[in-house]
This record gives sequence, structure tokens and C-alpha cells, in this order.
Amino acid sequence: MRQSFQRDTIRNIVKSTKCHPTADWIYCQARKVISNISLGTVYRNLSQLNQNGVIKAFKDDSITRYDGNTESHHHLKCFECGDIKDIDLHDLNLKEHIKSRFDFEPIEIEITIFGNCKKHVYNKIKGE
Amino acid sequence: MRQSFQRDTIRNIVKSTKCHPTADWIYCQARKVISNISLGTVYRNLSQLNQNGVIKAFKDDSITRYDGNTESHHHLKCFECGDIKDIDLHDLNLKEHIKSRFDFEPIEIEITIFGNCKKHVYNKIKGE
DNA sequence: TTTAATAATAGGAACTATTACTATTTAAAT
DNA sequence: ATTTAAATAGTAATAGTTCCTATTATTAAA
Repeated sequence: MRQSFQRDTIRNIVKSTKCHPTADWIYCQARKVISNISLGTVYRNLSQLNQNGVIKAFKDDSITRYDGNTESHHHLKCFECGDIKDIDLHDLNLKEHIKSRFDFEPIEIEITIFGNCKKHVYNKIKGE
Repeated sequence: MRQSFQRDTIRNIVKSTKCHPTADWIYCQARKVISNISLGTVYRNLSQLNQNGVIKAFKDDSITRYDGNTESHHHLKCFECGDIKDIDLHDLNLKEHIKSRFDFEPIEIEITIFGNCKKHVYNKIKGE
């Protein structure tokens, strides 16, 4: 994988946000730097960076989101605002748990918890 | 929601398999009963049945799968054969855990564990 | 039991996220 | 400098799904 300004730009964009952006959002940001960058280039490089473990891709409903945080972690997604927040459930020892209970060798665990974040729980209590 | 033979057929197909079928698989099965049923009808009814809690829809990569089992449960997906098996992690009390640890009101938890099922773990040990 | 209202349908067009294709450009090894 | 192959921009194609429309079918009411 040789150097390209396009790829460096894309990596920097993903690495500098915690908003779990989509390819399209990244494309819009990238165009501010390279006005004629193509969407295909964005997809190709995101896919490459993901394969090399530089970033992490995950599915949010039917759209792919990208995460600069490559540590093992899970997601809280608010039904109201759609915000996705990283959480760590490392101490639950889920892999060990699965391994000992089921006839299955776990490699990767994806957890998304849907519900209401602080802000929207508060709003519901207030009846807003 | 008034009765339709198409919807009844679709519900029966989903309810009578544990294979977590896609819309297209269900469409193929449905055509054996109603030869000119349209794919749009299949999608519309699956969506309706899901909204009414009769069946449950979930995403597998970029495809939607449907589950006749509406009890709260999670999935084991084998990297080798792609088979998806239902598991119950009810006793982990994940909702209580999340609620007490994060400022978040959990409503639904989706967990998919990717790895190798019994059959393929065995094959790997044997070096096949 | 006809009639009226409208939910559901078949068939096909449209949409969206993503991937594939191709001629050209660019990085970097020789 | 020259060469080689990776990367690119721009665009066409794909797959899964939703939307549209004229027609049909179910159910409630007269």
C-alpha cells in the first residue's frame, strides 16, 4: 500500500471524530480538502483502511459507519437522537462466557444497545 | 389490518423455519403457493408483521433476515458456513447492567457473536 | 345481500448505498 | 530518467428495498 494524499486525508478525517461517520459524510469533509475527490476513492480507501485495521467499519441499520477507535468496544444508540456512543464491556468476559456455554468458538462480538440517552430519558420524565 | 391470504402465507413460512430467511427466500417459498405473488407484497407484509410483533427483523451484514422467534434472544453466526443459531443470554442481566453503569435507558439489545461453530472448530483442529 | 369505503395486491419504476470498470495519473523502485 | 503497478476521477452497474398506480378483494354498513 503506497502513499496517497487521498488516503491520508480520509484516515485523518475518520481518526479525528467520534461521530461514527458514514462514507458520505467523510466524502463531504474530504471534498473540503480535495475538491474533486471521487466517492469511489473514499469507499475504496475506507475499505482498505478497515482491512488493515487502521479504522473499523460497522453496520448501523443499512448504512456502514466508520470508527477511528479500533479498540474492542460496543455501542449505545439513542432511539431519539440517533447518537452512537462507545462503551466498554470488556469486564463481562463475554467471549469466555460464550465459549464455556455453547459449542462455539467466538472471535468477534458485536453489541448494540438501543434505547434513550441521558438527554432523552430526562425529556420523557418531564413529559416533553 | 384485515386478512389476506398473501400475509397468512408469508407469516406461516417465517414461523415454520429456524433458518432466519431473507425476503428473497421467503418470496421463493411463497411463489410455490401463490405463483404470481409480488416481491413488493412480500416486503410490505414482512414489514407489517414485524411492526406488529408477529415476527422479528434483524440485519445480517447488509441483508435483512426474518425470525419467527420473537422471544428476546441473540445470535451466533459461523464465519465458515454462515449459519445463524439462536442463543439465550437472558441470565446475564445485560439491561440492568447497562442501566446501572451508563446514563442510558436500554430498550433493546442486539448481540451477534461471530466465530466458528462446532463443525468448523473441529475441522480446524484436524487441519482440514 | 347489495353497496360503499378502503386495505391489499401485482407489476414495475425508482431509490440508495455500494461496487465495478476504465482510461489516466502518480508514487516510488530501478 | 524510465518503468511498473498502485491509485485515481468519473461514471456505469448492481443489489436490496421502497414507492407508485391501477386494479382487486375484504369488511362494515345500509
